Amino acid sequence: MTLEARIRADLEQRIRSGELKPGDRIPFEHELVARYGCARATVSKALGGLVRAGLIERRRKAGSFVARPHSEAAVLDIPDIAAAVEQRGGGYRFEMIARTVETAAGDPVFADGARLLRLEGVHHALDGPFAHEERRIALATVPEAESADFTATAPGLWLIDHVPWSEAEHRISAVPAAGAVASSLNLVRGTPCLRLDRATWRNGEPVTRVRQTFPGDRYDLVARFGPSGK
Amino acid sequence: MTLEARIRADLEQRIRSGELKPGDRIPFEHELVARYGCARATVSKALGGLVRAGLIERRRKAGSFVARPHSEAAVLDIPDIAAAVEQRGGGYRFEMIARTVETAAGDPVFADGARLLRLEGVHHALDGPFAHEERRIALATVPEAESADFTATAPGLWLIDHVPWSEAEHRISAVPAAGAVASSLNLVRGTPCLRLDRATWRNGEPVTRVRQTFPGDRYDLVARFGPSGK
DNA sequence: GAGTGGTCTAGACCACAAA
DNA sequence: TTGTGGTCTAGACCACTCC
Repeated sequence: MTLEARIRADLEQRIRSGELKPGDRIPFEHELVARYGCARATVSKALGGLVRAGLIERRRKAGSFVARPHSEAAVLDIPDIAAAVEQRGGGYRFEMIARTVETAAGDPVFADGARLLRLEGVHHALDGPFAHEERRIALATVPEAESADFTATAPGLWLIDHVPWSEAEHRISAVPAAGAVASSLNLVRGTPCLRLDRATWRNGEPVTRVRQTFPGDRYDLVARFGPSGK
Repeated sequence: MTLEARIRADLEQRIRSGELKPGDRIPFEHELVARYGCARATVSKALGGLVRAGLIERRRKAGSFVARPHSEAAVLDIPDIAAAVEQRGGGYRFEMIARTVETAAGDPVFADGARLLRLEGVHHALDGPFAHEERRIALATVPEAESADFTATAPGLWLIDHVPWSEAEHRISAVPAAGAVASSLNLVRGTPCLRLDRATWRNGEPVTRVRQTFPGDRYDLVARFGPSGK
């Protein structure tokens, strides 16, 4: 492992672990130079990598700071549902349908026996229900979730603030509306829906798993990029 | 504009324009040092940026080469359909249904009056039809397409080889199977399908627009990434 | 073996923004 | 005004890999 990689990995670990929180200042270049006994260019390259990774922001004369994650950081502009609703005319509201604590068993993401907070709810726009969401949160990883008020802040936004810098996997499929999902979205059974399954981890530890279902005629996922991912 | 950015932009332009094709060697570092009259570190940083952008690959002792674009470079693992079929057991085949030349009118991507090659076909796996595809190619941008044999190489793969390094926009939605699409995929009308609309440009000039429709129960889109887009 | 890229050093000057 | 990051220089040594 190169020195640059080591500096970068050290800082990255401190950020992902939560020791350094969004907004915190990280050491100045000259402090890291002293700490690692290396040239400034090496430190600079390491920090440049963290900037490209979106983990930190740098300001002249001020220093370098842990960045605040935003949905664009996820490359694919995956639904910040509230923002999407605002674009469509506002009136966003999250309605909680169910909230229980359960124990994982045969879950594709969580280990058997893990305590999970299960949330079910509907995202509303002014003109009606917009998406159905079923979510599970690992209470071992995010214990604060057990007492959080998800009517004020939708679970997704709450998690972004409390578990920044997670890693995610998405799966998109098309399914017919059925059962509770169909009725909570006021859909005829069989109506095509976009289903988005997303699992997120922090440091390899599962954080949350969510299944969001959108009526096919009310939501598109859009991604635009060049070869560089820009 | 910094010197590093200028070196990088110069090379990027030569690659995107097609002057340098995939596999071509770009000048050695020491040649660029002489060409721009700068330090090797500056050249190295510029080339490092092109590597990160996925435009070039570098090998010790051999030099730096224009990279071959692959679907992973598109960040979202968007269907290299043939590869997806191979994963499912092989037997890939592309069946052409229609091939005509038309003139653009009211197209969301192509300017009115542009000559377009319109292709319609079905991607087959061993166990049946897999995806329906309707595509238009701008003949002004890719004149070779008019005489290409798309039964040997599916249009998507053919384009990757002939128009590298384009920029793309994707839109994913869920729609009911209907009309010719439903029948060519052997689906009951109304079956939920994933629809992928993709438009690509080269240097801001539209290249192709394609609409791919997948039976919802036979195909998922998967994307995995951390904050860095890795 | 020879030549490439990968990494690092120890300086330098500058633009910029915060104090 | 001051100190930060942004950029650049002119070296150096090394590892790898192609010939």
